[in-house]
Amino acid sequence: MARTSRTRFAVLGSLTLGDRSGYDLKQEIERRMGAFWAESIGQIYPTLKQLELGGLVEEVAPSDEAKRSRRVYRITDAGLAELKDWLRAPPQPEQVRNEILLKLYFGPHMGAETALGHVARFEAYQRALLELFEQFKPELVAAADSEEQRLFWEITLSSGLHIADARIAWCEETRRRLLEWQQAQGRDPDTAGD
Amino acid sequence: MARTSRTRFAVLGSLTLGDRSGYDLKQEIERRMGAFWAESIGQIYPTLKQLELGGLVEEVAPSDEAKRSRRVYRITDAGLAELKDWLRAPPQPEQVRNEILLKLYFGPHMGAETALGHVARFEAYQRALLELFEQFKPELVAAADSEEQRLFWEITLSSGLHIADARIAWCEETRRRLLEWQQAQGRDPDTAGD
DNA sequence: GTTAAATATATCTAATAGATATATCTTCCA
DNA sequence: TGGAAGATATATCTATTAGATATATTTAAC
Repeated sequence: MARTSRTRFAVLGSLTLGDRSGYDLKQEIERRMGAFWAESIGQIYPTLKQLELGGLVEEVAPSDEAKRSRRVYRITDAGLAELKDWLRAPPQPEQVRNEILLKLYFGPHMGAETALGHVARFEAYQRALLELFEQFKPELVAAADSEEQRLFWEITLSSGLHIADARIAWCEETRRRLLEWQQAQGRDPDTAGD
Repeated sequence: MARTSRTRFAVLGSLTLGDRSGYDLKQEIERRMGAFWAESIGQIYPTLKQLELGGLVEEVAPSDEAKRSRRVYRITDAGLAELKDWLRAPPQPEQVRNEILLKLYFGPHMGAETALGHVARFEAYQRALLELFEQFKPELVAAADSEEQRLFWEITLSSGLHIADARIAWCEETRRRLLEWQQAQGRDPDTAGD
């Protein structure tokens, strides 16, 4: 995929919020950043190893025998420097692969009925997301340990709200269009029923 | 990545619009579907081969010596059936990896200045997209060979417009927030200049 | 008739998604 | 006390994908 891994930076960044194990990172990325970042769990452990080799993270208390099955990592000064370099670089435009739109683009091969089903499911999912974001907001605000942290977290949360709103509006518009089309089909004996 | 390739269906679907070579497919997906679907060029040729092996596509006039360096494919009945099965199945929710939001989530490590730069570039890009979509609309409408085709293509185009609008609104809101924060910092001697 | 640019096919590597394997720890019930 | 169930935790594997690159062929330009 990408020439340089972004998993590295998702991991380094999360480690600036506190020491974490691989499992902690997985949970935190899913829970706190899930609205805009999906991380492959299978990438986290190899990435931690690789970062440790490069001296960007280090294991906390590696000789402690008591909790042998839990390896906790801490970001190093070198790791923080690398993260900051990456944060300064302009973000790359994302590769989009929106499956519902791909299917709708080939809509004449599935018909309005199936399309309406897809759109309805998509809309329900977006509404559930919206609700989740609203519930999540106070938790995020409470977890922030500075005003600046809170500002940036609210900014990312707001993006999720804007996008979900826009998608719901598109769903409503699309449902209306498809229903109109269906009705027009029903009224038109030339094209109905094929 | 995904357990089952979606490149197969982007290719099969495009071939329902007419016979195409690998290069044609690349051009068409980039130009017509680029707003919601990115296809890896390196995947198209192996996918065509694999589809041909499975009998889902076939080469058009494979023995023609005149245009030996251009292999044109046509979808078969089996290919169309497989496409239709896939179109009926509910779309999977997309994996999001939004790099600008990942960076902003770690915003305290870059500061408001850098963040404003990232947001400004993102906004300019979204505005350019919006313009592109508007220019593209009449071309898409003209290319549709049926009212149904036009309906579905307008639906996918409309999604791009909604999302770009929402992102621009988020950019404006975010710029306002970051500027306010910067000004508050400037007025506050305790936290300014760190 | 040679160069340059566009067209076209193909291959390669590193990154990633998603599934799965396996071990450990905690809880709760018999 | 034991052991089953479920949560926690680490790790590995494969098919898919992004993006770069190699290399012909065709067309246009000079």
